[in-house]
Amino acid sequence: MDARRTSLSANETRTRILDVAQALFAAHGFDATSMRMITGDAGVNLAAVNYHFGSKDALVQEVLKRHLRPLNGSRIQALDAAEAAAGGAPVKPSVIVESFFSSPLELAAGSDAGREFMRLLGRTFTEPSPMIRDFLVTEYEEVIGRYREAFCRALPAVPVEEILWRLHFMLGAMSHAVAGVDSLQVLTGVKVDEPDAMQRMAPRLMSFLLGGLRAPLPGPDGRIE
Amino acid sequence: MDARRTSLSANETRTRILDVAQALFAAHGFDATSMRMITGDAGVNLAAVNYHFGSKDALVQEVLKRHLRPLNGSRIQALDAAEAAAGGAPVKPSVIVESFFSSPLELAAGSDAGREFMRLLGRTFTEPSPMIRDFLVTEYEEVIGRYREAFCRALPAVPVEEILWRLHFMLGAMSHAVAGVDSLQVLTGVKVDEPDAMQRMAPRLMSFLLGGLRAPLPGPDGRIE
DNA sequence: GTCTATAGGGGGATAGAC
DNA sequence: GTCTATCCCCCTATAGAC
Repeated sequence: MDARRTSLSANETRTRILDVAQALFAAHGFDATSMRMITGDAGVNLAAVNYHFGSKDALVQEVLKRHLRPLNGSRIQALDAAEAAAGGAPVKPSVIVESFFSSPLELAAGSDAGREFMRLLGRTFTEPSPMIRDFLVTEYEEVIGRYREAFCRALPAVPVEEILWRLHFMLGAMSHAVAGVDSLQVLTGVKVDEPDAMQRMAPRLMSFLLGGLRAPLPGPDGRIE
Repeated sequence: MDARRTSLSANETRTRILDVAQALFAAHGFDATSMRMITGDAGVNLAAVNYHFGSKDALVQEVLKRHLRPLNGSRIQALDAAEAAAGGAPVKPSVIVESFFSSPLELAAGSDAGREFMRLLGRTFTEPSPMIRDFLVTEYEEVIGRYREAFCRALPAVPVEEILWRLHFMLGAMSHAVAGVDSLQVLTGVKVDEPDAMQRMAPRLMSFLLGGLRAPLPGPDGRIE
């Protein structure tokens, strides 16, 4: 850091704000992170966030978009590739699951910033703020639609409601696992903050998800076995 | 509500604050819920929270404790009963899972307030606040220890780390399913807010969890099959 | 373009009247 | 015991100087 520096390029300032904001949002949550904390840590002026992004809400959306857009894009590419390889036949459920969950797990395993982002994203699903909810609905609309359709084609005998429930459970297990909830970490002793924790987790999670997806459906009386 | 009423008994005020706070925390989150919102909705004075609970943080803990203590108590009772029925032999994994997850699912299915509390609790796991994290660690210490031990006895061939990961995944799937994350609800069309949604979900979730628990372990190369 | 200074609106907590 | 009035803090956003 050059102490004689008096200004940054517009792009440098933007990126620096996004990086710092992501770290602080991940560590403290959206509400508990103030613009003063962000601009202070980033070494930029308090007014810079409003100048570059318009508002704190817009900054939140920009932080999420930056990695979520490419993430959901590669999910769709993976499904495209799997469907092309299947040549018109339905794609196997295990391949669909792998296509959906590989990208986020690779992102989380690839770098500190990637892991940080996935922790943030996992927590974002449980934010009650309408602004966040609307944002996620828009961002996930296409990818969820594509995968729902793929599952329905792969499992024509299973009612669509059952498929949606299982997709919901799988998303929950992944979100929580990646968010690496500190409480559970302390309780169970599973270290989710070590650099290679995600590499060790990914195959275990994938196995768990497939096991859940393949579990026998409960009978009409709610009994499982 | 009697408009002529000028005061409430201390106990009535306390309970009313707890009920209203739980509803607002569930709807808006802890940070976004102000003491003014709570005391306003409860029809009590602004100073009442500090008088009865000491601080907003203490109120948060009290709201959580009120139902979490009985919840974890009945989890331990269920495990005690299962171990007594097994007469010294290890309890079957499916019975352990059922013992752990029946109580929260029944609470969520039993009443509007129970569902509201479980939604709140599900979100609480992802709160980054140290105060919340410390609170949860303390409250879950005993019950997690008991269940970890039971799983280890039931599955002596499985490394303890694998068991802890699966427990972590199961807790995540349940938390998210019960929190009924609005975003996922909108995306998947699964209605989690209908009165009987929890009754319909419970057997499906239990089946999913057992399927995940029983999934084959990934090999040393990370391959599943 | 960048930053300083400040407006304007909550927030949690509490002293002191009743 | 209960409530009113208020303290003092920090927040976001912006007008206007540089």
